[in-house]
Amino acid sequence: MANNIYNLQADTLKAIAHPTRIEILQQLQQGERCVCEIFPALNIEQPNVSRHLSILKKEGIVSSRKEGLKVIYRVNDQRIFKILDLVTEMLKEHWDSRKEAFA
Amino acid sequence: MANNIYNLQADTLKAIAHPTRIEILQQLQQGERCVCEIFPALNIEQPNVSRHLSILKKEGIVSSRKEGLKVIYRVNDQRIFKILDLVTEMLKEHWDSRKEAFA
DNA sequence: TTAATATATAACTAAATATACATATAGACA
DNA sequence: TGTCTATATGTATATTTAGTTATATATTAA
Repeated sequence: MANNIYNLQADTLKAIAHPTRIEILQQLQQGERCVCEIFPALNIEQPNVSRHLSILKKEGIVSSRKEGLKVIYRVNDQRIFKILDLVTEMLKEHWDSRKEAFA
Repeated sequence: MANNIYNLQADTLKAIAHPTRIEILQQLQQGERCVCEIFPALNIEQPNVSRHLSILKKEGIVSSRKEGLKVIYRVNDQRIFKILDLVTEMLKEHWDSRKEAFA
């Protein structure tokens, strides 16, 4: 995969573009969390969460450290939440303009 | 697909998360463009561009209007560019911190 | 050393996505 | 009407991605 800016941007966006990973990020917005806290909160299998976390980690969106048996994840850059906020704003606007169209 | 916020956010992000579509958006940042201008600029097949545009349109990211034979596309919400800018900033930061690690 | 716990990875299957090529549609105009 | 041009869509194929189950690894503690 050519390392031009479009590919790099797409890779980062792809890493975020999954409902489970967005939900994981939302958990991490409240602070560091170990896998053992994340997967019950999301009510999905532990290996599944580990896979999603490894995708986020590969793209540099989260980092981890070990603490005994636990692996604790954190978000590297708060801008990720600004991105999610912008998406939400866009969705709202889109929804509103559609409502107008039907009003 | 359940219509919860995470799915909606993921759908929007997935629509942007492709190098060709990012490049299309970058073209449209300079103003409205017809398909006939976009596909030569990107040097890809016309049907390919039409498909990518339809994905962006389905998610409400672009709109189109007809003008004679041409179909002219435009971006609906400038926030899309703010999102791409934030991704670029994140990539730079990530790159810089990696450089430090090797310095 | 053995057992228990937390996490990661492998292997498989199913589903989604991207691309290419061919063809269809729709508008302009002779 | 027929033809040309611009765009969209159908279909097949290849690739990627997601989820599940089983298993491996690593750390702690008995």
